[in-house]
Amino acid sequence: MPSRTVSIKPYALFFQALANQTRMQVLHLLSEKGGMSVSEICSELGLEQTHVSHNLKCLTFCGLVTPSREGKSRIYSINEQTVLPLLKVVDNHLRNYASNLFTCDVLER
Amino acid sequence: MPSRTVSIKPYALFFQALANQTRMQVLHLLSEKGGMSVSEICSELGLEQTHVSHNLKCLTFCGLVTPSREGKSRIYSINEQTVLPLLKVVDNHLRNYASNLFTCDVLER
DNA sequence: GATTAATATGACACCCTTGTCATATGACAG
DNA sequence: CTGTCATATGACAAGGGTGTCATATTAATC
Repeated sequence: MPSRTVSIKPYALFFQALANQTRMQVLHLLSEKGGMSVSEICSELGLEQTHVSHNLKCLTFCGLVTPSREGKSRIYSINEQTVLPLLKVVDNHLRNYASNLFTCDVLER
Repeated sequence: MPSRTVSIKPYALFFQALANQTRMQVLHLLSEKGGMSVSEICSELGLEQTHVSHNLKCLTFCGLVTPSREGKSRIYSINEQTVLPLLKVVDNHLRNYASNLFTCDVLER
């Protein structure tokens, strides 16, 4: 029987927010270029506005980005305190322990 | 048009491996109790062997755990260098920026 | 307040991941 | 080398996430 059940679901939900190419693209972009409006993100990544907005909502919900009004636009910025160290750990991991992930489309199981 | 396309897919794949309750349970368990066999993990978490094996394969593929033979069993251990700092960052994030994830079943979007 | 620009929301179909069932492989004992 | 324990693999149905289409909201300008 489960001994000491830490609440696991929030962890899985958090990582689910990151388990998507579009959202990862947005995070990488914002971590490089700083705050950007939705339309700027769209043109930079070549994606539809609706698509980007949906994913920004998801990232916002998880506290990974924060919007701020600026006229008609909304400027989205990453949560640097989380995203930067996170990407650093993953960068290192991909290089050292998971280089196979660079040459596959789907996870094995 | 996309300016400087870092390879994004491996990041999303990596996080996909973590975006699952079963796999997160396993990682948490192993990070607390150290190396364990498949059957030990099963009885500790109350899960079926097949289910656990599938998810261990996925974690192994991503370099998050490593198996080693011990008689008929296989002992799985976490990659401490990645998993521990990762969980630390996420712990902190959930507490400070995403407490809403503790009281929801699905990501908003 | 009507118009337009910028973004958000809702709904839906497709696809992929998930857990389960059935079965295969591997290792040790006798 | 046969039987049994431990784990892995393959296949498949069900459920959930994804992108897209249509539409709503919000803010600024005239």
